[in-house]
Amino acid sequence: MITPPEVFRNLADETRARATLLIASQGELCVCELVCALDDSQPKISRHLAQLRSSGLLRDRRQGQWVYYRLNPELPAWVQEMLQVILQANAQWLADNTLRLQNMDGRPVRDACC
Amino acid sequence: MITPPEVFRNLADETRARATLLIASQGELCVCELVCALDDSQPKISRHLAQLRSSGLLRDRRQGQWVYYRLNPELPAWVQEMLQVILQANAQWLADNTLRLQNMDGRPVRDACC
DNA sequence: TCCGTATATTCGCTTTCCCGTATGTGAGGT
DNA sequence: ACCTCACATACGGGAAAGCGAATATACGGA
Repeated sequence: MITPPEVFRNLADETRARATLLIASQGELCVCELVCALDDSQPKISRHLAQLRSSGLLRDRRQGQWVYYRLNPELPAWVQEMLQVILQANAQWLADNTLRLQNMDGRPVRDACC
Repeated sequence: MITPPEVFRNLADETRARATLLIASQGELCVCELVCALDDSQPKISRHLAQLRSSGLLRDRRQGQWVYYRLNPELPAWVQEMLQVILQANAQWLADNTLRLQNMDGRPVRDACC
């Protein structure tokens, strides 16, 4: 059972907060999409994603050369509700990232998961 | 306008998370009540409360020798909603603190605010 | 004014976090 | 087999966070 401060520690970093909310809003994103949307270095993004994964907030799946991250579907309901509340009220705060994501060219085509 | 990571940083510490949620559930608590409920040292509690106040999450009012802390009523709605969501799902996690608060003797009597 | 209670703040220290750089790994494609 | 692209990890170093102990401040009552 994940505790509130544990969840907050994960979202306390700007990169992790933006990545998590972007993923929550898009369903699934691969690392290179996040690198583009967050306009940051690949190792930095990758390190933060690893942390989010190892603490149970995110899950990943590999598809060819890409690794896609999504919210862990087994997260407690309150975490998912919380993310929705935050997402709805902070679309503006995420606008730059969303825009860069939409304008990214060469976005990988994803197959269905299973 | 407070940003999501800024809110999370404040709640990322266990003491601050418990204090904030207890205050959210009780409306208003003074420092000595929090010291008792959280079973921790006074300087430690006081330091964390100062941080929560200076980042805009809490407000304080002095009444006699006591200082009461409450949620800042000017917090964005999403923060208040978020706290309610967390509170409802984590009553068990806060149970010890709530119990200690209820069993505390010599709790100061509070007057109406204004 | 002196004292006790409640709260705040400072100081020095330890730990944790975050970063950039460099390097490792793994999947395709030729 | 080799190369490239996508991603992950290891290794320092520097900044920030948290803590206990000691001290300061503020209020109320005798």
